Amino acid sequence: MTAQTRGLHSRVLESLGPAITAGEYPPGSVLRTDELAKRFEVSRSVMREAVRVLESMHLVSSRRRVGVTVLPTEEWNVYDPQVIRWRLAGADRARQLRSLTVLRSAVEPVAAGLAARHATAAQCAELTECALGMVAHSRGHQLEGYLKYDVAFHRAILNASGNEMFARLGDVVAEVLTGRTAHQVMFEDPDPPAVSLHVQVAEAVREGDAARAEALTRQIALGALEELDILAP
Amino acid sequence: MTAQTRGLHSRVLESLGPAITAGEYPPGSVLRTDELAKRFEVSRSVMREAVRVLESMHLVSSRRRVGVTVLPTEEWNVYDPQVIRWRLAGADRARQLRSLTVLRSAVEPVAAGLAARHATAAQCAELTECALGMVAHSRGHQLEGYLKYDVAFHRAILNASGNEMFARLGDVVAEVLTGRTAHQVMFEDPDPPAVSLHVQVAEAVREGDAARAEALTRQIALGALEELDILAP
DNA sequence: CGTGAACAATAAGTCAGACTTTTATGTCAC
DNA sequence: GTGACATAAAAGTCTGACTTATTGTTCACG
Repeated sequence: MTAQTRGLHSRVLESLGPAITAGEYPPGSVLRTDELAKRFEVSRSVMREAVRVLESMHLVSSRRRVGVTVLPTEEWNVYDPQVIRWRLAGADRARQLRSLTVLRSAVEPVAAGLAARHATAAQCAELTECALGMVAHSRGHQLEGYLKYDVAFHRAILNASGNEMFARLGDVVAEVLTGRTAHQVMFEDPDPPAVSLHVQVAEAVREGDAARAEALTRQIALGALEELDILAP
Repeated sequence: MTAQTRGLHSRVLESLGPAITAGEYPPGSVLRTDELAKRFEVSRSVMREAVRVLESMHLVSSRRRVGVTVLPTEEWNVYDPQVIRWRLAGADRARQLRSLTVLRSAVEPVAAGLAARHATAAQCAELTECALGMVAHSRGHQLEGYLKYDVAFHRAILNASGNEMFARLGDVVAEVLTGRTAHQVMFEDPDPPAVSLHVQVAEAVREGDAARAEALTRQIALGALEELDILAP
């Protein structure tokens, strides 16, 4: 969950990265490596390595005689897990959560359909276990336990899809679900129909019914979108 | 399209990155910075910066007293545009194209639905223009021109969706479409029905018919999946 | 014979300083 | 105003010395 803070260079990154993604340095701002090195009290070598990493994320662009220029948002590698973490920790957390939820709503149904085709017996078992865990924690304010199984369920679906790109969205989904529980209106127990949908998805996958798994997951996704009021014009 | 080769450090990266993603150094392989620096005939500082970037992509992990260890595929930042390019240039190009096509098939229909809700007049105009360009180049072996408009069309859809995560997949889609035309069985002119679907999507978006735009785009996506035989058990 | 604590070897990490190269900008002649 | 040219500023590169964490070995002791 938390970032690796190994190395002096990482500490600089964990300070400068969030500052940039938070918009503290508006696009077009120019920084100088020497000045940054002095500010963070590190050598130029360390600072240069940090800048190189930021450059590989397309957050900044380093050019001779100019300096380190902050790039506009459209250039950023918004799929970089570190960038996602930094943005979720920053000011436009809400915007980011909405954006990621839309992505989820697109990907997860298709992933569920693929899972129904490709899931192994072990993966089906895990899926069922997660769904049952959700049911068991769906009443009596056991939100923490519920969340754990919810995250595991969606991770399992993405992994069982057999698609590498989908599987790698597991962390993103986990982040969104956690953020939803923590920040959103999740004082109450989850809606029984929503829980039931998860159980049915597990069933559909186990039976190899791709169309049903996809449709049911689309229902779940719709619920997530509605929670954030993403649909009204 | 092509990578920025500015800087000695980038040249090293463009050589070592593809080698790793191609599996020349199997997961668990250990490299030493000094040795690499000697091999590429650069100073340690330059080599260190390159390694830092590879580390930020989670291709390798650098640890004291151990060296630079190549990480397993599951750890890689597979959404990093540079990693995608490297893998598309390597041996498992086919696998990668299939994987990305599945991602497309999940994302684009939803993006089209959102575009129907949010597209501006200018975006609708561009979309229509692209569709007409496709029609104009759909006969008489004008594959190059057709591809240009095809890429522009899908880019426009993703941009018009108003979702940042979708918009940033424009380059990926462009890569997949280009790869499809270059490598796949695209000697013949594109199927008239496929071309027609694009025109209808543009129409649906213009009319604000989200459901129809989504359904039509799902048809297009289905075609792309069928081309690569992704559906048979 | 196993266990653990001290130790040595190793490779990354850090720093400082000197030098090179690119390139934006200002200057001057025409 | 336009071009060529000089200037300076910042990143880029290299080198060497030093620090630190970590692994693996060795050796003493139970």
